[in-house]
Amino acid sequence: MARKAAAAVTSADVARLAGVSRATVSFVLNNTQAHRVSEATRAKVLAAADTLGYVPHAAARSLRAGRNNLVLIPAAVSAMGRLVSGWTDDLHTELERYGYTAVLHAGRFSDPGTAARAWAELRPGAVLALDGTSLDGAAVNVLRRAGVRALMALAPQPVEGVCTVVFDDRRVGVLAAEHLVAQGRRRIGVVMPRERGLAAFAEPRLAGARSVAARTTATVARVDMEYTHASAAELANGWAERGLDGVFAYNDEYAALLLAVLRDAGVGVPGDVAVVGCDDLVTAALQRPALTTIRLEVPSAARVAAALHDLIETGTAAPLPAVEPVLVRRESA
Amino acid sequence: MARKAAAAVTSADVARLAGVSRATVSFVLNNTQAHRVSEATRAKVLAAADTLGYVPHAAARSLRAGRNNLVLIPAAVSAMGRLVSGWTDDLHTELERYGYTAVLHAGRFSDPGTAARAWAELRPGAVLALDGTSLDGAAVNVLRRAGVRALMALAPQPVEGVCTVVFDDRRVGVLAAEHLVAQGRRRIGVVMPRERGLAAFAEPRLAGARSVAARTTATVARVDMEYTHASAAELANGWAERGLDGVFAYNDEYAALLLAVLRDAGVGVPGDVAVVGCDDLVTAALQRPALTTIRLEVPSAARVAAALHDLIETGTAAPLPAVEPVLVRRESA
DNA sequence: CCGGGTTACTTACACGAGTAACCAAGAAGG
DNA sequence: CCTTCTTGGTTACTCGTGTAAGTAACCCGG
Repeated sequence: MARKAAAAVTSADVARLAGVSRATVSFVLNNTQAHRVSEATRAKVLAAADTLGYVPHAAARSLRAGRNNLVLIPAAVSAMGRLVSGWTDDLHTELERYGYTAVLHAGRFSDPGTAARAWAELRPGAVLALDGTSLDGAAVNVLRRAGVRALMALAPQPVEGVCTVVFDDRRVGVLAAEHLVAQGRRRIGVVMPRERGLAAFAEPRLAGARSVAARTTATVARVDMEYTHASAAELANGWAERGLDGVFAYNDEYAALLLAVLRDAGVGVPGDVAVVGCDDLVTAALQRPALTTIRLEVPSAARVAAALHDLIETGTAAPLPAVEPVLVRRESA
Repeated sequence: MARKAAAAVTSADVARLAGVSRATVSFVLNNTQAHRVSEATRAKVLAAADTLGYVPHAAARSLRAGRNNLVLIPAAVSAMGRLVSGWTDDLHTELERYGYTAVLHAGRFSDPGTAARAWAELRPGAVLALDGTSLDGAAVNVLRRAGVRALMALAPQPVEGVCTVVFDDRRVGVLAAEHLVAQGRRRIGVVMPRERGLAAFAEPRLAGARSVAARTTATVARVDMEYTHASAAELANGWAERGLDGVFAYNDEYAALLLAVLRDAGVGVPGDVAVVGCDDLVTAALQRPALTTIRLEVPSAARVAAALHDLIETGTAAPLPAVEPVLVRRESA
């Protein structure tokens, strides 16, 4: 049908219809306190804006103002567990309360520099990275130079110029491995998802587990796996050869998959092999055997939103508590 | 640390450093074919842009051009199942191939009109709604008037002025109910998630199931449930009173939760009650009993991206195939 | 020495909105 | 009557970018 793109309605159109100047329209629609407008013309303007269906042009506005109310969250949706995705939605509403518009961008760029430049083009007020890697020094430079006021990240350690919520994936690996070792396990496997985008979380966890092995008599083996039935089944069928007696399964979803195929392959859990997951999803407690897992205590969305607001407005914010991993012991390990 | 926000670098800065006019900078950086620039100055400009770390200002650019390369996808992240979230990520990369920047916006607005206006402010080139309700007639009007060129939606039936991928949630309910009835079940429960944002999908499914009941001897009861262990367990404990012999569980995740609590409560599946899920997740086949579910064949992300591109450029696009629900029969029903 | 063509670059304006500075008219005060 | 203040509006400039139109320099044929 492609009706000819009727030129979008601007504040000039509203002004013409209301019979006033464009400035007056702006004063009315923004409730500018510094200028008095008679009740009569105010009504005329509002009526005109309404009948024309006027919507301000965010680009024009932010060009003039030199800032906008965008908060950019670079993150692949499919890489978020249930935990994080719920948290992200909450953050959206919290930020809206402050007048910000949060947007997610899931773009996968080959080059991290390209990614940073793409984000910088939007000139968001803030960038909040949910993985530890995408906000590296170079990216920080690009974003700062583009005038982004607030940078925040979940990262294993503070980055210069970035307000970090410390989240040490390494600690997660340490915690899992320590528990397995404490249960008397010595040959520990760490499941590494093949799905792209997850390596950033998985690698440090593996490293953490390795560090535990280094100071005990245990060994750690890397176990690659895809989140498909076929890949998991193949893994389970060759299980005996690996000779593992403990596994840290990246997260509860991979753990659930693993439990299912191990059961089908006749491998006993926790008898033959102990399994630890991560995230403490609703379903973790309902697995049989009930899944031992690691819960992550993330600072509330409201708190993070407040910190972002402070960061944008004043340039500093009260430090946020770290993400604390806590082992939840059940039956599987 | 709050280093004083060093004014962002503009193309004028680049021009000054390179000793040329701003226009020349623009010609070089955009590879404008219509204008010839000597190799020497081209190099100077590129060098200057590089040392300054220049990044164009998307707002200014789109203001001038009258259009931008944004594709807005309004959708709550937590409401997406694994199926859709993977698809969304793919769509991001496909759209990037055409030069578009896709962004997700998860804002929950009380008023749908407010939502449409918030999207319109960004003046995206396209809006792709993943639920059937958010792009209603009013929203279409607002967006069209704001100059949004392409509107696309997954919706139960074509909406005037919107390129729809027909996805009839009602059909899903019909399919599930028909299967249960064919298995001899007569008292069917439909699990309705209490989580906000899911009603848009759940209600039509319930309606579909009801329509099947209306033309058979079966009855359909609404079963509200939250995605928590507590809520599910409460449901399972009072199961006998409900007297249901078949359940359609909204999706595979709710189904998995339900299977677990029913098992704990000693209710036999499929003996006492047959259970049907939806989405055909990886874990569905691994439940015990293996979950009978409904798979949704969604048009490929590449295809949708191409259609969006056509829609933005030419105003029309070849119609996309509908999302086809297919029953995958396993053990649970 | 002049008109015509190229090449390489610049000047000037437009996009849509916000806002400082200005201005006309009427009221109040002397 | 002349100043000063208030009220209610307007004009003019700005943000950073793209691009149409203009121009200066040079070469060439006649």
